[in-house]
Amino acid sequence: MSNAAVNRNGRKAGALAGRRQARAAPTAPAHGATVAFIVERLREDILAGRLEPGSRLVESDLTARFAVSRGPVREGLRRLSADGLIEHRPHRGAVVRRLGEREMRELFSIRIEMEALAARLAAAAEAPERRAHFLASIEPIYSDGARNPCDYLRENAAFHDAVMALADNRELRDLAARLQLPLIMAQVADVLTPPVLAASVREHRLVAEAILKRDPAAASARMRAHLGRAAAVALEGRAARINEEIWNGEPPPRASRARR
Amino acid sequence: MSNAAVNRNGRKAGALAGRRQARAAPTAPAHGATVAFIVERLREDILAGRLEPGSRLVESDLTARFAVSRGPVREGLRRLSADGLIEHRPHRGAVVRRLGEREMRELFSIRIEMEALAARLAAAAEAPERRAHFLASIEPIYSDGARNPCDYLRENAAFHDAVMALADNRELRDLAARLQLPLIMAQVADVLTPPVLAASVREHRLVAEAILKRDPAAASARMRAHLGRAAAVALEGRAARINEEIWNGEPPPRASRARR
DNA sequence: GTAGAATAATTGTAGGACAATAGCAGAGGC
DNA sequence: GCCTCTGCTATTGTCCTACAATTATTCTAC
Repeated sequence: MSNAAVNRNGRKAGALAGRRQARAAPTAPAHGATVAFIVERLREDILAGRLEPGSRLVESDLTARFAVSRGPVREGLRRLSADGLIEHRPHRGAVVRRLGEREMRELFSIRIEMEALAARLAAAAEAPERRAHFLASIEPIYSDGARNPCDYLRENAAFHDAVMALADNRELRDLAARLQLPLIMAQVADVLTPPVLAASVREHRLVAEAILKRDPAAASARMRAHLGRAAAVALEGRAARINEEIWNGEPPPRASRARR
Repeated sequence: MSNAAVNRNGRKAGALAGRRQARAAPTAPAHGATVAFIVERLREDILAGRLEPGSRLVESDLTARFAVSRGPVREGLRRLSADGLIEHRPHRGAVVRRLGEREMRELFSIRIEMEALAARLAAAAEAPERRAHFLASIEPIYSDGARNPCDYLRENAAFHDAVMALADNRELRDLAARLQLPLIMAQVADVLTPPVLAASVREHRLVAEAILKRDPAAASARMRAHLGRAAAVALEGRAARINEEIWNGEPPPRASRARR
């Protein structure tokens, strides 16, 4: 017990916490924010691809990595599971969720409805200050420069979030945040070729135009078209990648990963 | 520690567990199902109105009631919170969620889109065995007898679930299950007058007819109309009840409940 | 009567223990 | 050689206790 690391307030922490904490937890969470801290870190890791689909999330590893006890870790995993980022199997632990084709299709068809609703509500919104804020938030989509995929993903998230904000339906916004479009995007980031990005940006502008013109029907329809095309690209890209994996003779890495 | 109750496998349980367990937990959960057990019980209590909106859910009370430790209780509360049945405030505990008018409107507008999508997908579904199962599941809506509100709520849930099942979109089904229509229904159960019930049953039949005729557009539109009317009734009923409460001079019971 | 301090109630987290289970590896039978 | 069955191991599920942190309440001094 002599090499135990001190976490924040003089409390002892897990075994090999000392060194890893320095890298993994540069700013220790305040009391009451431990779970949120863990969730945020893991979410970033998953969406950034640092944790690949199928990666196992073992509680004892996480207690060591974050220098926290199992309670917050378990709660964090539950929350990620509720958000659909990981899957939980009894006595087997959690693994980063892998989206199959069916799930992608399903999630996209739901997302289309939600975003179309949001676009309709946004176009019908009156509040001038929210409209002004919307206009300011979407400004980047009018930039003419070339975008790299990472820029685009940020711009895309900001655009859709701005629509949600203007729609002013909190429940819808919460729900949409749980629909894992980010996860989908992260898993098919390699289909974001320049022509695809350019088309997407054009579609964003069309949606924005309809919203700004207060045309709910057009806003809804254009959002639908935008996401429908995005879904097609994503599914196609996914299929292509799977083919490639097959060509490489490498079976898709299921739960088969080296133990620690 | 001598009066500690034995829970299931010879493990000791919380202090005053013995007597209360007999009432609250007649069938002890199997290992690995404790959290699910707690969640189910609390969900029933909330939806049946035994736990009114605003009721506090204190961890120590629940550990006593269910004769389990705080771990599962906390995880259960987190799950109910993720499902939107309760609200969590830091260091203040969980309370049964009270749906305001805004939240009801928002939830209904989302629900309308989801159910309309489900109806469309259901109408377009081909699989004969699923269609057969659908037909069997919705059989109760063709009963001509009068319904009491409780019967109706069950029938209604079964109908909408049957549509979801036929639509065969797992993600949509999961998401819809978290949309708290049950909670809404429970909180406005007193608007379910015989004429309202009759109208609702008629609308169910219209939706079913369109689905069985493989008419996605009609199914979607009728589901929209059905839920739109349901939303109006629910919101109206809610307003009426609030008026009544004001007349009784009793301010809506917020978090002000007697401590134990 | 109000500001501020003590107190109580409750949650947040730590940490250690053990039971239960799923998956795996090796022993034994065919 | 292949199959089955049994034990082992890794991991999660749950319990317990203790204490820190925070919020709400009550009490006291002015």
